[in-house]
Amino acid sequence: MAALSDAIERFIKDLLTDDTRVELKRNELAQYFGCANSQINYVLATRFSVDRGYLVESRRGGSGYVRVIRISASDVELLGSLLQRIGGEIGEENAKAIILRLYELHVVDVNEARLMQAAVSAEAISLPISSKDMIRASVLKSLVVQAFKNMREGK
Amino acid sequence: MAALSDAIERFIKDLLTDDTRVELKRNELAQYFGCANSQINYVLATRFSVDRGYLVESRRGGSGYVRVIRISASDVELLGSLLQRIGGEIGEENAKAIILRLYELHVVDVNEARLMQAAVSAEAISLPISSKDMIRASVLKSLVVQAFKNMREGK
DNA sequence: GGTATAATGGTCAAAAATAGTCAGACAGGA
DNA sequence: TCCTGTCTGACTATTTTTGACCATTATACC
Repeated sequence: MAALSDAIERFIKDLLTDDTRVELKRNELAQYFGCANSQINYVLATRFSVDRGYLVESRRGGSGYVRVIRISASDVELLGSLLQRIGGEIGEENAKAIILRLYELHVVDVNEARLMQAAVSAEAISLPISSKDMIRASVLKSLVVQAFKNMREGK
Repeated sequence: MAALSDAIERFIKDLLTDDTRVELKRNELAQYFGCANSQINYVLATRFSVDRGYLVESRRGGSGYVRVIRISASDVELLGSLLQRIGGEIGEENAKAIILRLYELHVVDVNEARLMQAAVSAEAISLPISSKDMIRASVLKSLVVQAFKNMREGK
């Protein structure tokens, strides 16, 4: 029983498998899924952000539209833009979005992505502890647990 | 005398006899047993801990869930010993040794091991910086660079 | 050309749907 | 009695969904 948002995300991504862009009618889509129009905006905001590798353009008024564009870039550009996006500090959500992007671009596979998420999770990086080794221990514990979860899952 | 917790434990374990994982709704389960929701968390914490051979994942919000995963006895042993060895803090060399062990045991493949090493490297976990997000950014940068190295390398 | 109107899409805050945490009450055994 | 394991309730955190209201644009009509 995936959430509505998940279904809408899936729907849009399916439309993006061949093409690198789709054009939608917000209201039609909302009608199709039987939800509030703003639900579409929610999905676009949470699942098709720049960090996740998408651009969204739209226009209101008569024959308006919402256009979703999958961003493609060369490896060098991608790496540069990701590092820049990370910057000097980054929150957990944005970090996850970036990892997800690496996954969708096939830079990492699903297990690698999970490991990465484990490494940057709030759980792994719990502060008030002030020694480098303590942080590392925390990170590594998360990684070990995640590695086991991966193994159970199979690729 | 058969405490409520025991009944809930039994119930979940029965669901796990065939499969190695179950998905639950915390509230439904609490309703079914006519208890406080937090009772479920108590059971999960006390009877389905890592050292008892279980992993628990969950998600909040609409169509949230609690997932319980059973792992094999030998894996429990291994996981337990590794976590114990990591302890409250650990140096880089020892951390690497543990990752190497995971690799030799085929828990992770070579790329995954490299990611893990990147995550716990001295470079990734540079202190004097005192915010959680700054540490995370540092870790993630290392991970991203390593992921790209992996890709160039091929498996 | 200027306006009114219809057709779109956007924003934001509140509600709903979940799950987690923690301190303390309780109960039975050492 | 005191300790330990159970259990609860109040409060918190997260994610999704909805609704009321706002903004923009095309077009029909004068």
